[in-house]
Amino acid sequence: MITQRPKGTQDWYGAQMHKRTIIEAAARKICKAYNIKEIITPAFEHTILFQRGVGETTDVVQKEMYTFEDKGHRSITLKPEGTAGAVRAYLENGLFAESQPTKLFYITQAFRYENPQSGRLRQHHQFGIEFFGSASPLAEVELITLLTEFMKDIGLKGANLHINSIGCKNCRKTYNEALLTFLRQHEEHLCSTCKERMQKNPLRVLDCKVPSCNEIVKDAPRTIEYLDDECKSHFDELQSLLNELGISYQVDTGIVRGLDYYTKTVFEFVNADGFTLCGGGRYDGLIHEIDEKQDIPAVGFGFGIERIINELEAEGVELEQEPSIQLYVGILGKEAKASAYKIVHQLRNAGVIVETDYLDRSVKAQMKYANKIGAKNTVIIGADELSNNTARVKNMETGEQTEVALDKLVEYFL
RNA sequence: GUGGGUAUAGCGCAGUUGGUUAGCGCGCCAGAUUGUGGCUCUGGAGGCCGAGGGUUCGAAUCCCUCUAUCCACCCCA
Repeated sequence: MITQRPKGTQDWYGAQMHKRTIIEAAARKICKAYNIKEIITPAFEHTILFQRGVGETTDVVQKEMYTFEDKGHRSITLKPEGTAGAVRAYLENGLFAESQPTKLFYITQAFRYENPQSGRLRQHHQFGIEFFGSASPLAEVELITLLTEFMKDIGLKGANLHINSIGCKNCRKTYNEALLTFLRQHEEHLCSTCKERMQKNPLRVLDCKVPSCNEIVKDAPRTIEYLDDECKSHFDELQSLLNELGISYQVDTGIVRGLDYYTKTVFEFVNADGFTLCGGGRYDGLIHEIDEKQDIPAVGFGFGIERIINELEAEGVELEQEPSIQLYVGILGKEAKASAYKIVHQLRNAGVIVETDYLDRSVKAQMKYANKIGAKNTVIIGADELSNNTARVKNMETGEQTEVALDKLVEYFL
């Protein structure tokens, strides 16, 4: 038990860690080009932030939060997603008072008490962006183009963009009534979960995969049929911008997000199996919900890092290798240890990737080890080499050996 | 919360109808003429057979309970 990690968590090391490093580097690189600044917010916040931000009726808040009371009797929650914390930081630090827009990105862990399975953990990681201060669909377009480029950079090809509009609060009100009226007429033929959904979040019925529900839902009213003029023109403009930019997408009136804060645009990038890799949308009401003095439009998305890794593996994408070890310095004899290590130190200071012996192994064992760790070259340093100030550098691929003066080793590798 | 699969060495697995000291591959360590890798050969270390209880002369193997893990549903990244 003591050597076992908690359910739904993961240790990052080796090949997986390397993949994650590459993904995060690609995320930081593209955000730089888009002038999006990194933000790191705390791993935990006051519980009320998520209750208000994510929404009291959502599954995330109702049954998935890691909530506890700290020693000062405050209710604290480990962040279940990235948006609420970023919004809080935006408000608390007065970033809204600077010239708008404000574009922030984060790479963060997120915690949800769920039953783990493929692509779902209790601690997972997200790359997310929050774009504050623009009501224009160009903000959505910016996130979507960035995501498209990001996926291209890391080699993902299988994700498709699905978009929808769920309207603003006003449109949603009239729509919900229409939908409920429709659903009540067919209630007896719906599956049991859909009957529950009707009570909790009728929108989600549209997403049901049960064939009989699907059949009924085909004729159900759609959010896009109930958009008011403003929401409709917003969605139209978004589509025409995407068309002009040559970004392919499909309108999917079934996508509805499970977080309460979304308004107007919602979008997802979905893989070939219909699995969501990335989800996001507009949330024009959230900032006002958290701070009633402010009323600022915003758009954002969250991209699951573990899901990216799964998808890379599923698509068979080869990522860049870790840099190889340029030189293995073998040490022969106790007397040579300090002098040899000094050379190792000098090489490393010059930026050469060097490995050496820490186990007092035989030359043969050291050579085997050098081979195993993929060292490009080896050199053995012992009493002879030190007294002659010369050693033989062996190219491990060709087996050729070259005489090099010890004080010229750094130059040899630059 | 619901349903299904799995649990034997560091990793991946085998273990026949219950029968002595539980195996295989990879990996790890060492050696094959003394200071040079890869290939090959030889040797070695390493398992309370997930935990607890039961049946039996005898359990990795049969039964029960628990735990972990994987997959699916709900929901989401």
